[in-house]
Amino acid sequence: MKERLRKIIIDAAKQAHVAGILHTDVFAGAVVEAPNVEAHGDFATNFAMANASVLKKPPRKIAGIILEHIDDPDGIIEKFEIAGPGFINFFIRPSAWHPILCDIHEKKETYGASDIGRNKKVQVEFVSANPTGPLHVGHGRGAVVGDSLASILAFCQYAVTREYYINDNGRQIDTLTLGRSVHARCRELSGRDVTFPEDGYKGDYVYDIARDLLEKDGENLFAPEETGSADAVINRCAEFAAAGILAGIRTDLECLGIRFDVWFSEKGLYESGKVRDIMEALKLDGRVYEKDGALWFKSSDYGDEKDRVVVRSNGQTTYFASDIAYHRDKFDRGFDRVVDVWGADHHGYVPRLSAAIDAMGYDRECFKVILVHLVNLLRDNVQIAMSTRAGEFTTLKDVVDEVGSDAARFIFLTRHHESPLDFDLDLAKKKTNDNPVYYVQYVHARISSILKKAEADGCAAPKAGIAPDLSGLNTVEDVRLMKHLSRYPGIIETAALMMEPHRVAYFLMELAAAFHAYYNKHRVLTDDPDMTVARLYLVSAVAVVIKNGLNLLGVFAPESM
RNA sequence: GCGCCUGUAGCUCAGCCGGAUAGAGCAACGGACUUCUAAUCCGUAGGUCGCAGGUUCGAAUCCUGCCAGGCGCGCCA
Repeated sequence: MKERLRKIIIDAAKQAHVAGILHTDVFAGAVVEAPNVEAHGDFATNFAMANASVLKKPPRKIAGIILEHIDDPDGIIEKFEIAGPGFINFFIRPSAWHPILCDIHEKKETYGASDIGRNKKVQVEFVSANPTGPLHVGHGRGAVVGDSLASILAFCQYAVTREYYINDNGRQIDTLTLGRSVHARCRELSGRDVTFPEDGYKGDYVYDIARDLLEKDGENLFAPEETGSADAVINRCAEFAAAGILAGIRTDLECLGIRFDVWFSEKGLYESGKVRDIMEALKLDGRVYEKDGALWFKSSDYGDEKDRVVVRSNGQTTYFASDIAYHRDKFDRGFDRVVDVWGADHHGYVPRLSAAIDAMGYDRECFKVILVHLVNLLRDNVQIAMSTRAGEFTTLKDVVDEVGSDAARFIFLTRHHESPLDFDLDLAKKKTNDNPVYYVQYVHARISSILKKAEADGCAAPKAGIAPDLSGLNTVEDVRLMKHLSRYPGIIETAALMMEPHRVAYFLMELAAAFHAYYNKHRVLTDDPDMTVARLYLVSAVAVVIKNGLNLLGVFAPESM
C-alpha cells in the first residue's frame, strides 16, 4: 500500500514536470508513512517539504501541484488533503484494505516472509557459555534473542546456521578450577579431609557431579594423588564435569525450544592445527610480534586501543587466539554474514575481534556482534543475587520450570536487547493482561474458539482460494485491524535488517490490543450470513498472523486457554 | 581517567537512518459479562523526552559538552 502511494506521488510529480509546472523531475528523498494520529489519515508524505528547496517553491504550494496531478487508477484513495506545514494526508477507502486479507489467506504461514536474504549464508552464534555451571537467566535471554533472530532471518530467506561454540579446551583455567572443585567434593563425599579451592565453584551442582563420578570411578580418583601425580585425576574430573554440564545445558536449551545446527568445539581448532596455522600466517604477515616473552597481535593497527596477547609467556594461548582461528573458520565456511550474540559485559572484546577479522582480510562489516544486556531476576520485587562461582543463583531451568517456556521467551523479547531487563517471576506467572504473553496468546485462543463455534453452528466457512464478499468490513475497527495486519511484512523486514527481534513482540502486542478491542465491539457470528463470513475471514487472518509471529519468537499459539 | 550502553508519565518500557498534538502496559479513579472465553474492553487522570548549547522549515530522534546509573578497560574468560 505504501509502495503504491509512493509511486502515485512520484508519478504525479513527474506529470507536473511534463506539464511544465515543475522545473525538474529529480526529487529529494521523501517518505510515506502512517501518521500516529488517526485524524491525519492512513498515510502521509513529507514530499512537498522535503522538496521545497529543490523545487524552489513553498511546501504547501508543491503539495497543491502534486494533488492536481494525482492519478489513482484503482481508486484506493478516498480523499486527500494538505495539512500542517505541507504534509499530504491520504485517506484510504476501506475496501482498498480487503486484498490484504486475501494475501494472508493465500500465504498463510509464509505471510510476511521477505526475500531480502537472497539465500545469503548467515551464521548466528549464541549462548556459547563455558561448561562450568548451569545456564542462568542471563544466558537465557541471549539464547532467546539469538534463536528468534535466527528464525526471523530464516524467514527473510537467509540461509541460517545456529551455532554453539564450546570452550572445551582442557587447558583453560576455568575448566581446571572446575576439575579441582569436583575433586574436592569427591574427597569430601568419601569422608576424606579437604580444603576446598578458594576460587572454586561452590554451587550444589558440583556435589551432584562428584556423586556421579564417585560412583563411576570410585577409589581410582584418589589412588594416583597418593603416588604424587594428581594432574591426570583433575583432568579426569574436569572432563567428566564439563561433559555432564554441557549435556545439561543442551537439555535446558531444548526445554526453551532451542536447538543448534552446529556444536563447534574449541578443542577441535587446536587438534586440527587451525590455531597454529593462523598464528603462523599472521606472523608471516607481520601482524603479530614478540614482546616480553609473549606473542602480541597488532590490533591497534585496526582500530583497537591497544595490542593484545595471543600467546602468553608461559606458552599458553589465550581465548583470543582461538577466537581468531574460530572466526577465520567461520568465514572460510562461506558465511556472508557472521553474527555473534554476546553478553554486554564482553563489549570491550568487540574491537579486537573486528581488528583480527580485518587483519585476516575479511570484511569487518560482515561481522556483527549483538550485545545482550543483563537480566535482573525479581521475586516479590526483590532482586535475586546471581554469581556462578559463589553458587548463588537461580538457574535458567528453575525459571523455565516455574513460569514456562512461552512466558520466559516472550518476556525476554519485550525489551530492546541493549536495555537491561527486569524479569519479574511473579508477573511472568500471572495469567492476566499484565502478562503480555497471555495477552497475545489469548487472541489466538479466542479466534480458535470462534472458528470452532462457527463450524459447530454450520456457518459457511470461506471457501479455499475464493475470498468472500468483504464489503461489510468497513467499520473503523475493521479497518484498524486490516491496517495492522498490513504492517506485518514491514515489521519483519525491519526486525531482520536491524536485528531486533523485540519489534515482532511489540507488533504482536499491538495487534492483540486491536483484536481484543474489535472483539468487544463487534460480534463475529451474527444473523447476517454475509457479514459473518466476511468477519470470519478477517479474524482467521488475524489468527494466522498471530501464530506466524509467535512462531518466529518460539512461542506456542494455543487453540484454547 | 578512557570506552560502550542506558536516561521518555508515579513504575516498567516502546518510539530514535529528523516530521504534525511524544505512545503502550502497570499502578489510581469511574464504567462494561442473560452474548463468539472478563486471561477482555471502554473512559478519566498523568510529561521541562536527564541538563545546556548547536544543525534544520521542523529534534525524543542528528552533533558537541555536561550530569546520573550500568558494564568494560589483565600475558582472565
